[in-house]
Parts: sequence; C-alpha cells; structure tokens
Amino acid sequence: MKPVAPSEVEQRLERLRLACRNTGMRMTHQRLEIFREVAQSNEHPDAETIFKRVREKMPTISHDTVYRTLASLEEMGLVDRVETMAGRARYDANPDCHHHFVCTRCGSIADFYLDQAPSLPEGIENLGSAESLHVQVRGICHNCKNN
Amino acid sequence: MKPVAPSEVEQRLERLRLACRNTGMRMTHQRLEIFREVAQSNEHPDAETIFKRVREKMPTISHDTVYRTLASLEEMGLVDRVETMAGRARYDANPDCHHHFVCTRCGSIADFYLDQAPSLPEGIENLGSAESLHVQVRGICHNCKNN
DNA sequence: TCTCTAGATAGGAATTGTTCTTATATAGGA
DNA sequence: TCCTATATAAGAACAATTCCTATCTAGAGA
Ligand SMILES: [Mn+2]
Ligand SMILES: [Mn+2]
Ligand SMILES: [Zn+2]
Ligand SMILES: [Zn+2]
Repeated sequence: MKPVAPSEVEQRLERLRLACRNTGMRMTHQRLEIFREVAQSNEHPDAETIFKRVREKMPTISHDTVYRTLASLEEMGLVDRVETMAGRARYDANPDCHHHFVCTRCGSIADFYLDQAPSLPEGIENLGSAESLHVQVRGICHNCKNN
Repeated sequence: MKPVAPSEVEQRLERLRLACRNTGMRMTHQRLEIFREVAQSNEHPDAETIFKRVREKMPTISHDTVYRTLASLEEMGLVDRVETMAGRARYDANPDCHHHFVCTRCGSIADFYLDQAPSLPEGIENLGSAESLHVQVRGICHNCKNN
C-alpha cells in the first residue's frame, strides 16, 4: 500500500488548520499529530494504532485524547469512520468520495471508486432523508489468498 | 415497523432445521429460541436485546450462548451482521438480498432493495475476490425528523 | 427405551474498546 | 504577559464480547 503523496498530506493538514480557524477549535500539538497520522496513511488505522504511533513523538499522549480527537475530526468532516466486520472502528482521512473493499480474513481495507453512485429506489425517501451512501465490498484480499 | 409474516417466520425456522441437519449442528432449545427472536423481528436487534427477550422464556440463558449462537447462525448464513455507526452489532434474519438505511440519530435500521446491484469498477478484482456487496445509506429517519 | 459422548450451555471471570472523572496544562485572545 | 475557556493526562469506570471450566444434553447407536 503506497503512502499518501506529501503534497496531498499537506493539503489535508491545511484543511485541518482552516477547520480549526473556522470553528474556533484550538490547534493543539496533539490534534496535529493525531490527524497527521491518519492523513499520511492509506491503511485506515484504528484508534489503538494511531495511539501507538503518536506516542512515539508524544510519549504522554492518552487514549482519551486520541478517541476524543478522532471524534472531533469526524464531526468536522476531516476523517470518516469506516465500518468493518470487527468491532474496532477504523479511520480514513481521504476526503474524496470513495468506497471500501474489506478483507474478511485479515481486516485490511482498500479504497475503490465508483464512476456513478448506485441509483436508489423510489421508496427510499419514505425511510428518511439520506445523507450519505456507503458501498462496502467484502471478500478475501490478494495478500490473504496467496498465503 | 410491521412484524414478519408468520408464514415467513416458519420458512426461516425451517431453514434453521435444514441447516442443522445438513451441518450436523445440534438443534438445541437455545438455538431455536435465539433464532426465532431474530427471525420474527424486522428491527435488527442487537445481542443484548435478543438476550433479554430469550431470557423471558429461558431464564438461565447466558450471554455467551447468545453471542456464540449468533456467530454460528451468521456462519451458516442464516443471519447477517449489519454494520452501524455505533459499536454494537445488529442482526438480521431476512435472507433476501437487500440493503440498509441507518438512522444516525436513533440507530434504527430499515431495509430497502436495489433493482440492480451497483456496477463495480474494473480494478476491483485487483483488490481481492469479492464475496458480498453492502450498500448502506445513512441519514435521519422520519421518526427522528418529526420529533 | 437406555446409554454414551461429542458437542453445547451456564455462570462468572477476563479481555478489549471506549468513555468518564478530575486535577493540571495550555492556546490564543486581551 | 496574563487570563481563562478549552484541552489534556492518567487511570478508573463502563460496555460489549469472549474465555474458562464444570455441568448438561441432543441425538446416535445398542
Ligand atoms: Mn478509505
Ligand atoms: Mn435487514
Ligand atoms: Zn486479507
Ligand atoms: Zn431515527
């Protein structure tokens, strides 16, 4: 899984700075480092992974701060929660509209893109007002199949 | 949310009996009651809800049995796990190919059906072998919007 | 019908992911 | 620089799920 291009990471960090300015949310070192970890990774890390990585730079970071910050970032629309079969939430800083292939054996997640969103049935507005649509394809990833 | 038609419930229970016979899995009272709760409900209950309902008939049922049984039923393809924003897993005994509208406010889940599955991009087979496709629409349900 | 046993359950402890509590620290404005 | 609303650290608490082990039982076979 190739890393996110440095220029793209910079754009994402810039979005964080803007969002902080706009919402009055403070730009703390912790928030910067937590977001950077998500922003520079394609692997949809979970909270514990992020915690461990940030801790290498900030040894006193707490679980609470990681969870709280990820929730804030999600609220600001800077990261998405991705639903997986396992219970642990995984996060994603890719802001482009995209979908996920989830390996049911190893839990890895890969992005894919749809040319056109699936057309929803007429009745859908009877259920409620749709705000987002997520397509999740589940299967066995190449890595797992070759091992 | 209208209940599942009794004839449909019977069909589902019949599938359980068949599956037990075919796989050599024993048909215990616990399995029957746990599956019946899921089979007769449209509300995608979670494990704790199922536990409480079954406990009214079987006061000594344990959490472990409910979780273990739901996992077995999932493995047999008799129920599906539905991913929700919250951490708690929800289950569904509707065997027809369908998708979900998830209310991000109250957590309620409603079924909807697509006329045709969304066409996946060419590159998808590079990620792995797809086994299932889930479309999840998130938004605010009517119930919540009117309150 | 009775017996036998692999497989299943009950009850409670343990584990894991997440949130809460509270004392302390700090970002950013005045 | 000072002030204070906001954020953090540390660890306890909580909630969902799984593990452990003694006990039970479904269903096959005598
Ligand atoms: Mn992604
Ligand atoms: Mn359903
Ligand atoms: Zn895999
Ligand atoms: Zn609702």
